[in-house]
Amino acid sequence: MADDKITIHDIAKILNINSSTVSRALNDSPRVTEKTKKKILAKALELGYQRNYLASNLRRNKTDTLGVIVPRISRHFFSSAIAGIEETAYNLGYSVIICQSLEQLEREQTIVNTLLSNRVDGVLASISMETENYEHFKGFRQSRIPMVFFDRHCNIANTSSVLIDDFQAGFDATEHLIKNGCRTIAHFAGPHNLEIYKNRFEGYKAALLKHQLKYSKDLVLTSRLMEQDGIDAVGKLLSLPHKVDGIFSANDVAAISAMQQLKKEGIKVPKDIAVVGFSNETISAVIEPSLTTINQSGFEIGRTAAELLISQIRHADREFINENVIIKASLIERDSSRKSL
Amino acid sequence: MADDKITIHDIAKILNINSSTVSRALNDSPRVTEKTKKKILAKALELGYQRNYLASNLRRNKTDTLGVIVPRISRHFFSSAIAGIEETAYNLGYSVIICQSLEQLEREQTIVNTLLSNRVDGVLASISMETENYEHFKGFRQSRIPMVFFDRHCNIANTSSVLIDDFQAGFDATEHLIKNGCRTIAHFAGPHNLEIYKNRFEGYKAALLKHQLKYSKDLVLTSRLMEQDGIDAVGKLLSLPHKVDGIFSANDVAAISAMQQLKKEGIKVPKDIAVVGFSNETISAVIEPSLTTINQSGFEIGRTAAELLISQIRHADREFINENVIIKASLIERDSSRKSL
DNA sequence: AATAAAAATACAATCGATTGTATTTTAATG
DNA sequence: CATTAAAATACAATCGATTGTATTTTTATT
Repeated sequence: MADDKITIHDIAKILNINSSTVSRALNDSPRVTEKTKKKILAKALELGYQRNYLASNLRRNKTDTLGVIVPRISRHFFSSAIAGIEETAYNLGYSVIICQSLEQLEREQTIVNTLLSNRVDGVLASISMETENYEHFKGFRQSRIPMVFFDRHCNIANTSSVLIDDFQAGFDATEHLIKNGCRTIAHFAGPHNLEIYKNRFEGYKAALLKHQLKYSKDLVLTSRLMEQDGIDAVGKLLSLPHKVDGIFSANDVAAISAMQQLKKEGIKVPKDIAVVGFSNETISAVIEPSLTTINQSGFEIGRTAAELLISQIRHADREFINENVIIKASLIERDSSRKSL
Repeated sequence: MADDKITIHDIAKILNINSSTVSRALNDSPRVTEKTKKKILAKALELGYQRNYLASNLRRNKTDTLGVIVPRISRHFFSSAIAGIEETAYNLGYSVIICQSLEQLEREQTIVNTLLSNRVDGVLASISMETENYEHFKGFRQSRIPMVFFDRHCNIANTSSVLIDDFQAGFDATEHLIKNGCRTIAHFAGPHNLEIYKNRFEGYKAALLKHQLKYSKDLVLTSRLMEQDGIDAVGKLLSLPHKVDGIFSANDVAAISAMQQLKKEGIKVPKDIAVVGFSNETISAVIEPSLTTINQSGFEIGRTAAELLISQIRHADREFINENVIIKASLIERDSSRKSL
C-alpha cells in the first residue's frame, strides 16, 4: 500500500501539473478551475493524502491550535471548562492541546515552553496553586501570543480573564449558613496567592461583618484543599475552644473529606455543623448528606474564554486588551446546610 | 523586546558562524567544541531562543509526540490512565496530545485525521461505545504509526493492547455476590461491540453456571451505562416477575444511579439487593452505602501501554507485533454487597 | 485572425531546523 | 617547518506546503 506518505508533489507529478496548483486546489482557492479542483481532490482521496500540518503550519506561521493549561483534567470544573473550550474551538476551526500542571509550578513552566515551541496561536490558562509569580508566562507576551485566564487568573497587564464573582459567591455561601442559624462559621481557605481564594475569603468576612458576627483568625484554615487537608482541618477545628456550627470550604474536595471525618468523630452534618462547599463536583450531589455548594458553569466559562481568545487571535493587529468577563455563579442548596433536617 | 521570533540563523549571524553549527550546538552534538557550544548556548538564552518544533519535526520526520484517544477525560479510570501515560512519556522524552471522543464515532474519526496530520509517532487508544468497525484506524497502519489499545480494545491484526482480565473480574464480581447469599443476580451490561463488556458478561454467566444458578436473559439489561441507564434499568428490573437480590453492573456510573433509584423506591441496599460495580470511580468509596467494585489501576495500565508503544516506536525496523498485556484487577469489598449489614 | 484582457497554471522563494559532504583550521609528528 | 591526520566549522540540499510573481492558456472583442 501507501508505504510512504503522499505529498502534494506526488499528486502533482501524477497529474502532470504543478504542486502549487495542487496546494491551491486543496485549499479551495478561487485561482483554480472547478474542473482541475475536482480532478485533484479525487486523486488526493484515492491516494489517501493527508496534509502535513508541520509543513503547512511552518509556512503559514500559524497552527490554528489553542493551548490549554489546567491544574487537573479530572476535576469536574476543569473537564467541563475543557468541554466548553473544545466546542467553541472546534466550531471556529481550531484544535486544542490540553496540558495539566498537576498544581506544580515546575510542570507549568515546562508546559509554557512546550506550547511556545509548538507555536500555538493562543493560550487559555488556569494557574496552579504553586504559582506565585508570573515570569514564565511572559514568553507568550514576547511572542505576541494572546492569553486568556479563566477561574484561577493572573494579574498580568493586558490579559483578559473569565471569572466568576468569587467575592459574591463567598458572601452568598456564608450568608446562607448564617440564615440557616450558624453563628460560629469556620472557613477552609485556599492559597492566598490565588485571587479566587482570596476573594472567597473576603466574601466570607464581609458576610460575617454584615451580620455582626465576630471574625476570628482561628477559624480560617488555609491549605491546598486536597482530600487530606479537609481531614486535618477537622482535627484542628475540634481542638479549638470555639464551638463551630458551620463550615464554608473554598472547594468541594475538602468539604467532602471533612464531612466524612466529622461523621467518624460522631458529629452530625448538618445538625451539629452545617457545611457549604464550592465548585459543585459530580460527587457532591450524591454523597450523604448531599453537599450545598456554589455551582460555576465550567462549560460556559470555557466557552466564553475560548471566544474571547479567538477574537483576540483574529485581531492580531490590535493591542492586547484587558477584558474581564464575569460569569454568573449560584448557590445550590442541598442537605448539608439544612439545619432544619 | 524580542518582537520577532529568534531563529538559529539570527544567532549564527550575531556570532558570525554558520547556522548548522548553532543547530548542532543546541543538540549537543559532539561535532562542536565545548567552547563554541557554551558561547552559543549563552547567546540563545540571552535572546530567549525557542526551538521551532514545526521546522524541526518536519525535517526530522518525527514529532516525539504520542496521541491519546479516550472516550472522556473526566472518568476516573481514564484520567488515571492519562496520568500513567504522561509520566512514562515524559520520562522517555515524549509529549502527549490528549483527545476525547465523547463516545462518538464521528469525533473519533476526526481525531484520527488530526493525529495523522499532526504526524504523531504513535497512538494510544480506548475506543468509543459507538465504534463497531475499525476502518478509520487503518490510516495509522498505512502510515506505519504503531498503536496500542488499552481497556477498550480493537481486534486489528498486529496491534498490541493492555487490558485487565475482564472475564475473570466479571466472574469474581458475580461470585462475590453469590457468596454473599444472592441467588437472583441481574447484570447491567455495556454494548457488546466492546470486548470488555462482552467479557464481563461472560464472566457473569460463568459464575452463575459454576454455582448452578439459572441464567436468565431477562436479567441482563444492556445499555450505554450512563447515569440515566442505571435508573431505567431499575425500573425494568422491578417490573420483572423475578425477585432480584443482587446486581452486577459493568460500570460504577450505572451502579450508583441504580442504587439511588432503588433507595427512592424504598428498596434497601445491600439488604434487599446487593450491588457490585466496575471501575472504582472516586465517588464509589464515598457514597452510602459505599460501592463494592472492581479496581483496575488506570495508572498502571496507562504506564504499561505507553511503555509498550514507545518500545515499538523505537524499533520501527521490526514488524508490528501483537502483544497483549494483562494487568491485575481486583475486587474491593465495600458495604453495598455486605448482606450481613 | 489579431489583439488585449482575463483566467489558469507554472516557477521559485520561503518558513526554520537538520544533516551529509566539503572545506578550513588546529594539532601532531617527523 | 612541512606534511598529514584529525577536529571544527561551513556549505547546501532537504523536509512539505504556501504564496507572490511570471508565464501560458483561454476567452472576448473588434
